[in-house]
Amino acid sequence: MSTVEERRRLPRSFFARDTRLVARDLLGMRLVRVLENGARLSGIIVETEAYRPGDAAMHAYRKQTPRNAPMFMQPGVAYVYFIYGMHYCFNVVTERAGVPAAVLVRALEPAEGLAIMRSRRARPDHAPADRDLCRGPARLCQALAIDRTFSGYDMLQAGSRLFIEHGRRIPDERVRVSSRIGVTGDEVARSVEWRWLIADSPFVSR
DNA sequence: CGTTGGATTGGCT
DNA sequence: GCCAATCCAACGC
Repeated sequence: MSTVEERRRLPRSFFARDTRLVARDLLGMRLVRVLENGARLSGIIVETEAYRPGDAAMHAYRKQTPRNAPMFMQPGVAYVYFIYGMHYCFNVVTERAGVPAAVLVRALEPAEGLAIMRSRRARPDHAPADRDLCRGPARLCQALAIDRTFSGYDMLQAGSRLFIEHGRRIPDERVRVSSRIGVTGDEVARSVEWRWLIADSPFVSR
């Protein structure tokens, strides 16, 4: 990877902060996946959710396990989990090593490699619309070829094939918050407003 | 070792 | 709006 490309990456210090601030500030940044053949797939982050220590909805709420171990690693590591027997969801680890916390990336505005994303997301008899390519946490993983092999992957390592680049900061007037999608059970976990999205983006989920 | 249900999605009523 | 798909981690015995 070129020096210029490495300079565009968000530094580890960006992720080594309060998870809610990281989730807010990731709006407008660019998630990039470089395929083995060198093709670049990317999208602008338009929707995120924070998962934090003491949060009953978080996978590491009870204790550390083999699956959630990446959440305890250093900030800037990817945490990818498999769910409902068929989907992957991508998170970036935040805070500091030993503290389980991460931001779930829920939707992207597709930016580079749209043709490849379309073919990856295509189903028999159905070509997905561009706005549906990365609208949802499992959809964006399918579009960007992100699977469990990236769980525990350090996105800041040299030659990384999955990382986040600087983008445009989204002003507060365009940012909306809400409770998190799909969280059940614990009342506090359900009601807390730790979802951030770009209010006027047609690429957010739900 | 058996059971349960999930940070979702797509198809059907 | 409802529900099946389809795996496997987590938990209880």
